[in-house]
Amino acid sequence: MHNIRKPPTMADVARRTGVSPMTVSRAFKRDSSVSQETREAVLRAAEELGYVFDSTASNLRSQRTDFIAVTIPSINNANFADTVRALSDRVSERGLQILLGYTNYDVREEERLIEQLLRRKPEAIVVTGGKHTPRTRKLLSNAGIPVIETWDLPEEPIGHVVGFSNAQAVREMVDHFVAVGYRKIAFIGGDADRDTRGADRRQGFIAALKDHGLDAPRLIAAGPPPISMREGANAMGQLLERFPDTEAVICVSDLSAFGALTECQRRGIAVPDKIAIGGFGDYEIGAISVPSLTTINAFASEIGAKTAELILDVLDGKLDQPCRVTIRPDLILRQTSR
Amino acid sequence: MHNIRKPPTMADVARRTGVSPMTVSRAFKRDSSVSQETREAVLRAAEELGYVFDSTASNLRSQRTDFIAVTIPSINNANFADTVRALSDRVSERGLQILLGYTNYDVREEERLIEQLLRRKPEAIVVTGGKHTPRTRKLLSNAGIPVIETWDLPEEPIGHVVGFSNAQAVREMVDHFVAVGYRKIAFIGGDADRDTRGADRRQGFIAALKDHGLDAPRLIAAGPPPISMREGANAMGQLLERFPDTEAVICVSDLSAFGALTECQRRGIAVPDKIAIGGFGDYEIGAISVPSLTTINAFASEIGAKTAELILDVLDGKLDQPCRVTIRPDLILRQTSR
DNA sequence: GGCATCCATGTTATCGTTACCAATCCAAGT
DNA sequence: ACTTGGATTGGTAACGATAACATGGATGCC
Repeated sequence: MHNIRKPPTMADVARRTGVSPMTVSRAFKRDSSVSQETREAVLRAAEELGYVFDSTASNLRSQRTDFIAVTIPSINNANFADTVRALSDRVSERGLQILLGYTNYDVREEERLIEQLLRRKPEAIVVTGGKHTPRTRKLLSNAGIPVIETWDLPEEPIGHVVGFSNAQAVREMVDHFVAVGYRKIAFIGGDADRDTRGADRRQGFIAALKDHGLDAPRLIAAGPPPISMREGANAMGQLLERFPDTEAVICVSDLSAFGALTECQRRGIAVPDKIAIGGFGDYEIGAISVPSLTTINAFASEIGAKTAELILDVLDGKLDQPCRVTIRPDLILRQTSR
Repeated sequence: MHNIRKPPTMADVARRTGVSPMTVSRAFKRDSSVSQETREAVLRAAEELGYVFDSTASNLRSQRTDFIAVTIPSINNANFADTVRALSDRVSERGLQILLGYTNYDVREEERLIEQLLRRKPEAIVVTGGKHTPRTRKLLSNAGIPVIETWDLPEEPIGHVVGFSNAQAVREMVDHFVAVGYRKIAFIGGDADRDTRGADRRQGFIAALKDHGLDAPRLIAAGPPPISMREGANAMGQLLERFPDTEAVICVSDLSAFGALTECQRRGIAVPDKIAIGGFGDYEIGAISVPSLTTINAFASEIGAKTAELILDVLDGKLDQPCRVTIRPDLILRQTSR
């Protein structure tokens, strides 16, 4: 009747079952040595009492939280969501739980976030990108847990890496575009120096054009990352006005590419006949739009799955030195380009 | 030199600063009474030692985790992502952190997930949807923390509610479609009994047609939820073959609606002249596609923001009885319908 | 001057679980 | 019969922070 009483603890369950708290503790673990009947009796008593296992105490005493901390730039991005889902699916089989935070494409925010996440004592930490503030690098290095950088191939990794070169991926699209005859090629991306992957893609674009003996004056900055479909459409409007003779445009993501495509449709500009469009990320929209989008598949799910395998191997002690897993993005040619 | 040593604790910081551990603890809190110079000295010593605050100990002793547990059906859905983002932004200002899990549109999975989340002792728990297993209801009721059901208006809420009626929202679209003259109206959704919000929308659709004296034989089940763009396209293909005289179709989400639209484009079927299309959720794709999508704005971000306010009020003791916040979805008429 | 008040800091015990070690019991091996 | 060993269970202390209470000194007010 008096519900003011505190929630039951293992001691309460132990008393009710007629065993020691230690045995209750064991009954709640997977592989510990309790007899089948004892375990069942304990779990029954726990259910009757409405006992809920208290992770906070367990975490402190065992020095294990079973958290895997993950930072992504935005929670609202299908690519990163795919990575997180694959990662989560795999590690949750082993009883590990994702502790997710987002940085809003800002390395300062990332620093703040990572500091906060590390206080929770995760078993490992996965970060998106390979560019960080010096303090972030220090925090991660000293954390004493596996660190995995993803979606990038940093020159000086902090720990492990599962990623690819954003610059190289765009370069391959440029190479293809040049090979099929496009010369006046533009790039639509976000404002520089914020989304580091986007900046890498833009630099890859510029470098690739240069290698083909081409200039790269057609760079449209569409605002602070991430660039939405609408911003992609606006950017395409700008591009068409400033550089009406543009033959092809590469966008920092499929979302902006699709926006750009719709702007062409609204203006009655034929794609790819008048202008070709390339995206990045192989979002579902690109596969299904009419016309479908030429893009680059960065294998987001695979990044998550391989990161999970890496983490499990490290935690199992099967891997004791930093490891670099390289993903090879795939150029997917569809209807918005030759 | 010997890095094998254990990570520093507050006691180490205290020793180095020349104060008691209690003072160190206070220095790490926001509003506690420590002199400015003491706080700075403590933080400096902590930085020098590479001390990282240990939440696990704090959580146990203070019986506070500053976690807000949140369950969503899928991490890869822009609507739920918007809700979580708004929620997260608001509560993180107060030092609260989201602990996110996804149910994969399955109430059994939801039960498993919620049990796991409750073990972490969150300050409050936010669940998506108002349909749960009996055990889930019991777990939530007994958890002793605020429970908020969202994206639905359950008849018997467990605690607080921030949501809307999915059935009613679709009904309004049907009403409009009938008012402007459509009679042969179809519905594209997922297989029944899994995505409960999708099922509510389908039932609202059927009930609304019935109220207008119309039958509802044109129901296309496109597979297990969530329905992707491609599945929407496939469903539209089926619909066009089985019911070629259909005048309008309402889709369970904008994603399937866009897929359906592209299928029409591939088949050269004029939208909305030959067939009208309505979606749900006001995703960005619907605003920017050509033609743009008639849809329903469910105010995903507002759900998150209001949920956050609710949680903060309850935690501040400003609210001591269950509260129901009703969102009123908005019908947005665009180019895919009259 | 005396006493209340406030601010900054210290002391002690504790949150609930589990690591570690010990003990018991029964079966099997010598 | 006696040791050995595995399986199951129990006792005790500890994880690292902080709630609760206590203390000393400065300040303010009549």
